[in-house]
Amino acid sequence: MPQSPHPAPLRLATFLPFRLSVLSNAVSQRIAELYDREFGLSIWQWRVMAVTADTPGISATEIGQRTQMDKVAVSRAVAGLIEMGYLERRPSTDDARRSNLVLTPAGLGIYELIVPLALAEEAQLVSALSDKEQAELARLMSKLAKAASPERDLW
Amino acid sequence: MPQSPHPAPLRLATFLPFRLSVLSNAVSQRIAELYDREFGLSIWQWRVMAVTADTPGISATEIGQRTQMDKVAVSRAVAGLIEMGYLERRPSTDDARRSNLVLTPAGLGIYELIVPLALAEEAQLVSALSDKEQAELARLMSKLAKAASPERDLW
DNA sequence: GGAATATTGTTTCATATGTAACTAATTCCG
DNA sequence: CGGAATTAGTTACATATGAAACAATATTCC
Repeated sequence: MPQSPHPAPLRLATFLPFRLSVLSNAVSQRIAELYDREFGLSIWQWRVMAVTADTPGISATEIGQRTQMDKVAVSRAVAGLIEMGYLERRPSTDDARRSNLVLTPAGLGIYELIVPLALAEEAQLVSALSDKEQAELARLMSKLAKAASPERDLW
Repeated sequence: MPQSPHPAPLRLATFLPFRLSVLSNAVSQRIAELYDREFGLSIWQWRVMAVTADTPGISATEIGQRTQMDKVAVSRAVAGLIEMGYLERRPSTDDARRSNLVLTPAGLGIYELIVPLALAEEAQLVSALSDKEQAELARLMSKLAKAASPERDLW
């Protein structure tokens, strides 16, 4: 028996924000477990490694923009990676506030171990979809992302 | 200049787990702000209210299954809602460990205020997509959810 | 019946996270 | 030039979160 005679219908299971959250968590958790279990990395540390591998000499602020992490999270992830010996801070010559961040050889080594595993995990995940469906999903997500936060344009 | 001669390609911006996470966060944050700003509710409290409105007399464990919250999170959300006067605990007659949870009139009242706002927010979000695209997105997400965690079947 | 086991829900504790305050360096602009 | 405002990044503090221990009740199975 419903508590109200004319309730507006809202089933959590069909509510997009909820579904997105649950799906994202399920996916992230699978992947995060891989980073953590095998390499002792948090998701944020992994993200920092990924963009630093892609753009050696990147600054912390830029990392934040690319990964959608706030500056405190970047600062902590960087500190952790440096302590683990995976990342190195090089003082910027033209702006003493910045550091240019680069992976150490050790960091690059584990990065290259992780990449194929991460891609394999992703591949297994999306293998449930045809190529066409994968492309369509990417397209719809882009549209949605733009609608959800028009200000920042990531993709 | 890439740091490695033959790096495996992984651009965060095209990596599905990352994109899902960013999208989900952007959407959740918009909605969470509404609950919090207007009604002082956390996302978890909102979820508990939603399933309790849908199924009066539900137990904490069932809430956890339906919302994908762990039992500690449910316990805390319930405690908060009770303190705010939005939820009521009725001892179960057949199992003294359980409570049957129901919204109070006050809780039902704000629930019915929130629902249209939440649905409007969702509608605005998905208005970037055609009806057909919305249906397609839902379908693809279901497939993906099944691939990501085949064990629990939510949808 | 009653000991062993499982389940429900809460509490405790250690860690993660976000906001705001802060330091240091740079840029803006009179 | 030189003070005001901005930016890069870190630190401090308060809160959120999750794992494990816990208490209370139910169930299983002999």
